[in-house]
Amino acid sequence: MDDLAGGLRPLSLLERVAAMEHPATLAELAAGSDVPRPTLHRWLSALVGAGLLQRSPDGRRYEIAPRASQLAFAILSNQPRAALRHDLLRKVVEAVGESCNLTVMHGAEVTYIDRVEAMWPLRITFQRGSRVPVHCSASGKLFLALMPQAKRDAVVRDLTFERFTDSTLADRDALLAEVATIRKQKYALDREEYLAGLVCLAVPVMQKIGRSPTCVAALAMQAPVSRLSCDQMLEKLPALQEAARALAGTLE
Amino acid sequence: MDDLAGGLRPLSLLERVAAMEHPATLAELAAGSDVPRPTLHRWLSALVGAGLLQRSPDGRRYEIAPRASQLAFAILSNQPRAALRHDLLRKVVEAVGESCNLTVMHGAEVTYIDRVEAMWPLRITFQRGSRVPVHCSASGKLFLALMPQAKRDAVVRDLTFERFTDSTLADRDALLAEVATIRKQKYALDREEYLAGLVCLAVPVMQKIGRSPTCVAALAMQAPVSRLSCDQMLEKLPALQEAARALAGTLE
DNA sequence: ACGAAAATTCCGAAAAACGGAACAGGATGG
DNA sequence: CCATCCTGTTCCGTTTTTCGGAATTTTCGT
Repeated sequence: MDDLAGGLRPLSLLERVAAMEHPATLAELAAGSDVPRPTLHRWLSALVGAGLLQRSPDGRRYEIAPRASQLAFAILSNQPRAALRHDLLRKVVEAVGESCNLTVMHGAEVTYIDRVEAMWPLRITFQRGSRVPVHCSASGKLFLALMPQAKRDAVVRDLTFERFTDSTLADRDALLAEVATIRKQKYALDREEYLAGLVCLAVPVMQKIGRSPTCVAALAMQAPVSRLSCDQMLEKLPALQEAARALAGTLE
Repeated sequence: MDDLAGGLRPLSLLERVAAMEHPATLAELAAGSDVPRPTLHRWLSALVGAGLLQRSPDGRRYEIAPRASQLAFAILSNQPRAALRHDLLRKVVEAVGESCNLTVMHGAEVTYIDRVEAMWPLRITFQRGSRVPVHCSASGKLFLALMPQAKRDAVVRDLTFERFTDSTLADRDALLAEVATIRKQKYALDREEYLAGLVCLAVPVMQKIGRSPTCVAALAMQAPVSRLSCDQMLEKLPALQEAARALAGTLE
């Protein structure tokens, strides 16, 4: 696990903080490893100085800083590996016959990492940065369903529930009820909740972070409801789930 | 850009490789910086050894390796609390129509931990991490007002009361008098006390520490006095206070 | 096969990381 | 309210890396 050598050893701390559910205190980090406290303190200070971590407002904890998010996006959009993912995405688009996209959650929104259009010959439209609110997208609801409850509460508490269509979930209760169902089903639907006429089916891409499996990304298929009803879409579920497993494999 | 210090300096290479369209050769990386080749080679080897980079199939170039992708997903799926705070800040800026910032007190100064600019052509650009003396900012006076008396005395005793404008509070008595008022009002104003032409309204972000509620951060709105008088600013008080309540949730 | 450019290895000097011990400061419990 | 404990921070002599110019090997273009 901590096979980082030399000057990069502080990076193991970044990994551990990223794997934690709550921002960590120095003491918590000290408890989980045999690194002496002064060394830990020095490493954390270095990471803070580098802008990768920052102290939480109360000054006692360490949390992921913007520069780390930037780095993460840069890594994800980098070639060879992004190309691998893009190929897998293309294959699943071919298999299901509809456009697909890959998303991650960022703040209270869902960000597109990659997307392949069904009707077009392959074109690498990196809509990196396209963002959709979490309450009206299949991916977003899926992330909410699969994240630890504490985080979900923190996100849901501050949502504004902007309406986009007649079907957009209108309030906290409706969202939480659907999220409960989604958690059991392991997939999420968007029934024209963001764009009228557009339906969407999302499945999770799981990865072990720390010791527990986490939904790190979502693979979603979207189609005009005129071409595919929600029931018809569900027929594609196995294909999507297999593709999601393959995508998870590219992270090994 | 390359403000990474000490043992983390090799990380700048990871950032640069991630930012490149194509996998990089050592020579390309050498051309873009003044790091000697042997050092570059050593750093790259360290990153490869850590599993963050790998050599491309032709053995000549360096590209992102699986562990870096894992790290990236871990960072993004650990939704930074900072992102939630930033979202909330964006919303309150939208609501009040002026720039807002979030500050904490650090020593005898106030530090900006986040900031969102309003969409006005005329605006003052502060940046994250900027620090302002406690006696001439709305946030600072607010912190002083809401902290335990013993601590306030300790801080005030050592203040130097540097003057920035004609309105800057000039001495201990003036400051303590205003602080007494602020403690009752639960909000603080800065009437051009730091920058001429700039007024500011701050409200507390409260959080229970131990058993007593503490002002752990301040949410402040600032505007050119030419656009908003102090009275007009006070109309935004309820919006700010509600946002402050929401922000308290993101501070755990 | 030859020359040029890139990549890699060497190694002594220089710099930094290391971590035990001591210290500070706030929370906790009596 | 004060004593106590626990967390976080600083100190500093020792140890361990890192640094990078020069030399050496490998690769590539012609």
